[in-house]
Amino acid sequence: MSKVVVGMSGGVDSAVCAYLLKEEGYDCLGLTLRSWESSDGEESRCCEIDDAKSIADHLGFPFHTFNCISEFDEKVTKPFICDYINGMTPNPCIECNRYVKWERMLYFANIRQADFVATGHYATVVKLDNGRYTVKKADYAQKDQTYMLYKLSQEQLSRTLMPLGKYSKDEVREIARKAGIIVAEKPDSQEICFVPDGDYAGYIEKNASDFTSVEGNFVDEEGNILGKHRGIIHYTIGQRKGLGIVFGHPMFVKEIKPETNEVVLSEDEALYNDEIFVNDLNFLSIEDIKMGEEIPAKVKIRYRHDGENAILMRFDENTLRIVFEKPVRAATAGQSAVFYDENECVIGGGKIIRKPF
RNA sequence: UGGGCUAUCGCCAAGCGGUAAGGCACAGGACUUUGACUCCUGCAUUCGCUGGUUCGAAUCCAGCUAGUCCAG
Repeated sequence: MSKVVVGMSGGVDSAVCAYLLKEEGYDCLGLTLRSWESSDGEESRCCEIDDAKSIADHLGFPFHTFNCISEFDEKVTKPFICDYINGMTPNPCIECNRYVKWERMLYFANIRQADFVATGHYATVVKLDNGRYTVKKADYAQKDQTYMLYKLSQEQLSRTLMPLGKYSKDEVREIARKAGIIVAEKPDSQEICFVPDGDYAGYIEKNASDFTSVEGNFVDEEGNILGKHRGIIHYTIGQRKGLGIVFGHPMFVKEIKPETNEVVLSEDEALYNDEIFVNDLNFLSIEDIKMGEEIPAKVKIRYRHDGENAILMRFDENTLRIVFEKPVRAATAGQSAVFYDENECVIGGGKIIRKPF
């Protein structure tokens, strides 16, 4: 009987994940990572852990917690703050998955001599004919979470089970109800986990050592000053709300310039681009893209994006150039671009950079 | 201190005697394992002030106040 460490968040998805594996005959071991502490006495986290423990008890397998606050801080929180200060908009969940969740779950799995780790992500792990592992989009597209998983390593994927890829959220809740799982009706999580109130800018200001948000100028595309902004960490590309500046028509953030502390505003039409550059690459279904190769793919430039047809090309040793069939709106530095093949499997991904020059 | 013009929500702006459009901004919500975008809802019992005409005025009249242009 295979032994599996199930990552449990205290929510329905991971609970059903555990339930399904248990039903399949796996020897389950529940694990909740304690990755951050909230400033107000971590009450919410305790509730999550209590829920996770109750679920494990209910399903009848051992439950453990694992403290990885320092790793989380090092790999997720600090880079998150750093990115914002540098005018980028990070995807903390992606970093967390590879460097904290999977890293720590597998570490724990090794200690407990478990074969696999499992999570309640809506995605399916696939082993390809070329021997490589990748993730395939969930059947229920609206919930697909492959975007957040492209950074995982081959080693990590080879030992990962994701049983929820073929279920819809409704089905998962239904399974949970039938299985008597207490959190069946628990609302989906949202926001950045370590910023429960959603005020990420406030979080940065509180937690960034030797950094103070400085006011600067809103400028137009020609550099003319339009008004004052509250500090670049408050903005992201494509943003409309919260500018507090009036033109009679909607205005959006086109560019963030950390070097001059300026935020460039433009109309919506100016936000489209048919070419982006990405680095910090990770490949799943293929080993690499070599200079001169042109790989067709559907590319998502943010979590909630349908994806756009594009051609992937090597630009230099660390960078890929991506040319879209149709321009994409508000490609944002720091966000990940994830590439999918015609079978909806992840080819790989990387982080969008401002400019390669 | 002569003449003209204008004063409507935070900003812009319809309205032209019949009982306050719209846009932007803002707020709340939906959506969402990132930030955005998007969508929905809300947002002037009141039209610079004071009187007058009228069944009825933001809309007409008078005075005042403020801004603006021209002339000085």
